[in-house]
Amino acid sequence: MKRASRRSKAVTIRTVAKHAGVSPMSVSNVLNGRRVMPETQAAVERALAELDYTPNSAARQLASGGVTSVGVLLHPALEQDFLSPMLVGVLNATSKFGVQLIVERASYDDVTEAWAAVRALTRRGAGGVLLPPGICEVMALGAETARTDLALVAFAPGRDLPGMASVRIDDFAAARDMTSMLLDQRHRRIGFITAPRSLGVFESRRGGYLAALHARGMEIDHDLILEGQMDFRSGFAAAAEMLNLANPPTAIFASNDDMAAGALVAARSLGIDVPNALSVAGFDDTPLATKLWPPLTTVRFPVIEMAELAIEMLVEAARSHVPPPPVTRYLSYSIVERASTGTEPKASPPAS
Amino acid sequence: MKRASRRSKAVTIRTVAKHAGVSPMSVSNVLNGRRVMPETQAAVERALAELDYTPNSAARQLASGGVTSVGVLLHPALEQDFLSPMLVGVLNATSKFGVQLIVERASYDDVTEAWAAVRALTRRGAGGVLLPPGICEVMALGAETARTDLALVAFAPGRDLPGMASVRIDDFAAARDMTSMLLDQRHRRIGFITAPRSLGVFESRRGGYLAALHARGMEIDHDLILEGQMDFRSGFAAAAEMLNLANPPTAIFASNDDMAAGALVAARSLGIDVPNALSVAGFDDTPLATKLWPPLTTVRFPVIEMAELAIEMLVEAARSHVPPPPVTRYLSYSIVERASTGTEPKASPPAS
DNA sequence: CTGAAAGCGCTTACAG
DNA sequence: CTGAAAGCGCTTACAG
Repeated sequence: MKRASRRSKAVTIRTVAKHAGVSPMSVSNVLNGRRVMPETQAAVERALAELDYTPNSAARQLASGGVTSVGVLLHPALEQDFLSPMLVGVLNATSKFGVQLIVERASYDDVTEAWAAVRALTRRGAGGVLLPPGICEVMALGAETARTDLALVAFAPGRDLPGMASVRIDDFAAARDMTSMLLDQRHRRIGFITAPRSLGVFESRRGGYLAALHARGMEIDHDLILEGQMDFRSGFAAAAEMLNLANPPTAIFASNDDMAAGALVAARSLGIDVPNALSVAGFDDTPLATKLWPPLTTVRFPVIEMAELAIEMLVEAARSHVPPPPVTRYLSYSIVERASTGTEPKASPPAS
Repeated sequence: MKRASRRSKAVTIRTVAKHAGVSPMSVSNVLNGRRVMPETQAAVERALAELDYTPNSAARQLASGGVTSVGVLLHPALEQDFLSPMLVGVLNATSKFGVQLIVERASYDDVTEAWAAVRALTRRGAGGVLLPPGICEVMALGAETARTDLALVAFAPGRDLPGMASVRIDDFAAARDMTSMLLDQRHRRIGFITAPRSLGVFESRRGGYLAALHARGMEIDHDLILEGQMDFRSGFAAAAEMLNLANPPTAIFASNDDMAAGALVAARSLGIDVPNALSVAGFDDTPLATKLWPPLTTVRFPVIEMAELAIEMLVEAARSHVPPPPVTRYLSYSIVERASTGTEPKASPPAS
């Protein structure tokens, strides 16, 4: 009974074939984009549409022996702002390729744990694994990476990862462009809050800031470069320190949005109006950027597209049984101008 | 060659059966938890472990004719804070049940578009669809809901949805408990920032606040109840208005974290110290709550567990071909106390 | 270019 | 409780 009912509603490749007056093979050929005669093509396509046929992906995978799943490593704390768009991109791609997504949690500090999670993923059938930022940088260092014949792709590492396929933006160029934009707005004293030295983005983002200043022949004032911890609090502290300088900055560019938000609130606490007396810019375009007032000028990653590309690389590698070539694929970032930045104030800031 | 290599590494149910000296059927029975003789069980389990066998889920699904996918509707703007943990919970469950997750984007305002997305999902093979907050409330109103025999589960609607299966927390009780906690901390003037009237949570959260005050026989001061728009800005504005009152509140409870964050910053702008001169509490435990300083006391949803449960309901309904019973499953919330709240200030606030 | 055959790895009835 | 048989819906070689 149950079986009968199930069967009654199944539109299979066979149903379509009969409807179109061809063999199931021809339907399969059309479905998979192989060359068929025009009239066959037309008949099949009509039947497909009329019957509202959907291929059974389970059958497809079983028959083709193809990759059935890819894995993603997740941080247990789930703190990362880009996680939702990353997962959305991942799901877009897994939906598209008809592969199952399996997830495993692993702490980012513990490489051993991360490798155990990767192995668990492969044991569960993952043909490849996506490595989020943080963990990918640590894992790229390990000797195991070279040995493995597993398909691994690093997502948004903070720097180039020799020997590992990765998808990222050019952090250096983005930071350089943001700094140039502030210079174009006539700011001449631009504070910079770096990432902690341990992160891959420390060097690339700070380097971009320095490069923009160098390009204009400007001197570096080391009082205007402070190290942050990527959180609101350290951004607040660094900004407060800079703003209390005898010769304070008219703009502050932070290595991420959380620190920029801290700078914004620090300015407000000191009675400094943003953007009229101080411009503030961040990096990452996290949800926080538009939650504050004024909303933050920041650097946007094409997170969804990056994740889609990464999964595509993974699926392709897994299907061909050859690990992805260890190259970095750069996707383009954009500078998002919002109300937190503007022309350098006419009235010079207090003090000095 | 390729085929051979693929085959060489496949550990199938047949391999296991030979290794254990039983038939494939017995292996299948053990795998599916059916009764077998103890010695058969033991032999199979040993073989399973020694061979590190993983079932091929594609084959499994094909053979059992089971549900192969469930769908999730996503808002194109992806703004929602709970999206990552929701997706993580969804993925935990889909991984566990071996079903494919497919996603479709649909605007939350447009019911027609939402229904089209649901149909697209089912056409692509989804046996059921998870409806996120916002859209589920709107869709529950439509006549189509009653007509459909599709498995639908509402995730975290702001209020009870008659006729639709849903998973949520008791917003009313949570708001009541938070308010009671503030009362226990000796606050006697507690401001409340509501959600906009159009949202399901407007009534439930405000109701909880009022109930807590009533329970202590306290009078309601309508100057302390202001409507917000769920964003930072409206929280800022509402808090600023209350704090400029002749008799300002010593605590402000906002219907979500974004508005609580706005209240926090408003207080700081006015030179009011949090928590020493003002306590601030939010709702939702979004990432923002711990990014600010002081971090926000708030109400936490078990988002991951809720999503897992919702997918479980969906899979079960789809597999049994009977829509999920239209009941609300409540999961327990918790009040997370952080540094933004504390005992009522000894020194009375300024003014009055 | 097309189709009949075999098989992907598992499960569902059905005999024993 | 156990196993031989058939089949899930598709694709891969292989003849025509």
